[in-house]
Amino acid sequence: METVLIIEDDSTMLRGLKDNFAYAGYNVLTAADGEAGLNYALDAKPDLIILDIMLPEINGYEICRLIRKEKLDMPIIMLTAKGEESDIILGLNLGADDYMTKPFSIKELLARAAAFLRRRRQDQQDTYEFADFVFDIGARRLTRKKREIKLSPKEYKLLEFFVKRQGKALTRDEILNDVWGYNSFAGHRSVDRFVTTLRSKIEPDPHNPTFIHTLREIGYKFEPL
Amino acid sequence: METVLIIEDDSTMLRGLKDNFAYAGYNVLTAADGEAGLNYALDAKPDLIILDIMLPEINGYEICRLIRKEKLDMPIIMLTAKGEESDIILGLNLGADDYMTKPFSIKELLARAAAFLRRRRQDQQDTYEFADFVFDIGARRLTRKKREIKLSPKEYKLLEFFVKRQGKALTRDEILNDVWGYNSFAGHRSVDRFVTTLRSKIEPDPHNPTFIHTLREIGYKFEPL
DNA sequence: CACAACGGTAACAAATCCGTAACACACGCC
DNA sequence: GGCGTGTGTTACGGATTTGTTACCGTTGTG
Repeated sequence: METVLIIEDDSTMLRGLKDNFAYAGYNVLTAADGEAGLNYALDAKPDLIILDIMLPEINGYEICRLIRKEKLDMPIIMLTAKGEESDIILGLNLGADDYMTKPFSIKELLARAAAFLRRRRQDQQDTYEFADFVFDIGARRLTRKKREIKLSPKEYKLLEFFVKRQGKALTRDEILNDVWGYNSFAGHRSVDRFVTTLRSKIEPDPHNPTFIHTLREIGYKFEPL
Repeated sequence: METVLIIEDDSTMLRGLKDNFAYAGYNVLTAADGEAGLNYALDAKPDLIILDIMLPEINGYEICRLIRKEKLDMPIIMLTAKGEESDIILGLNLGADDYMTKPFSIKELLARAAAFLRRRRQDQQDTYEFADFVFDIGARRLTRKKREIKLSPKEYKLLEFFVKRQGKALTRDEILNDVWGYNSFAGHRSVDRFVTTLRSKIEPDPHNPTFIHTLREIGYKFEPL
């Protein structure tokens, strides 16, 4: 189920949004101030964020900027009472994807949200194939020539991160952030250790890696073919 | 350059949109009716489509539906004179990504368009090409005629610095600052040594450098071509 | 031409980095 | 509790990388 995070300080509005999104079949997280909202965003990695601009503590623009700074790319729809053109453009330039002015139609908001999530679903495949492997993310299954290869939860998340970013250079920090979580205390060498075990399970010759390549001083890079 | 297709039958409006998008640096295609618009969309595969709803022949909803039916997934922003909630929702459900009601701010439209294209651009990494080399920063890879050339971390950073400042005279101090870091203790001659090894890897004839030129008493200069 | 300054480069020692085995701990299960 | 599994840290060893030095050719200058 897709998760929507709603960050809004007006409790009446928040309740209304929450009920509507829940009724539409989403898993809903809510936050009443910027601090909490930002933490939820970084921690739970929702699929979509509804973000009010006028918030206590940190304002919506700042939250948007910080989320993008962390390289999180879920769609963000901003809400505001102001209808100023300059505000809208500022929001969009900071990395928001859409902008609605209060009062707005809740149905339209739901439709826009659905449009973003539909697009997102298109992009994310759930099975990847490389060499004679089939990696089914939805079913949490890795097979090689029909034979299943068992992976521990962390190995699974690591491989998932690798295949989703195949061909890209990944730093240990990026890996730690995505696979271990931004608030984990794990050290850099833990990445190496899990790469070793992953290699031992999928590489024909772990000493001459075919898929997971080491990038000295940087991290790793996954390449199929 | 990114291509935008504008489908709009009102010639004044079309002209205005075309000029603004062209001025913003896009390659612009225009169509005055649905038939032509659909053909352009299927043929030229633009990166973004601005689509008016009220069109002769085929209306905008139909075009949107047909485009999605062909599995083309570029973002579509719909324009309409009607502000009916039900129209907006219909449009979004048919596969449009955004919807603006006339009269709208052209600046806001540009900002929304930019937001969609920015998302798309995130995925494609920056690469530099010179002679028969391809230097892919995202994948951290240098290739010459499809064959990979291995670079040590420092060689990589040095080449990255050169490529990003191509055509500019670079002093050893600038190079040391950027590649080694401001708090490094490395001496000036270290730069020379790494230039030598870089040359040995990328210059056809290291004694007569094509790319990395020595500037006596100054430093070096990288020039492609 | 002699000389000095400069850059190219081979050689080497030191530093760094990574693969991996070993260990410690936490947790769930019987 | 005892056992097996999963996870994070540490330490060792080997491989690679890096900074320096020395030597030498080149260039510019008087």
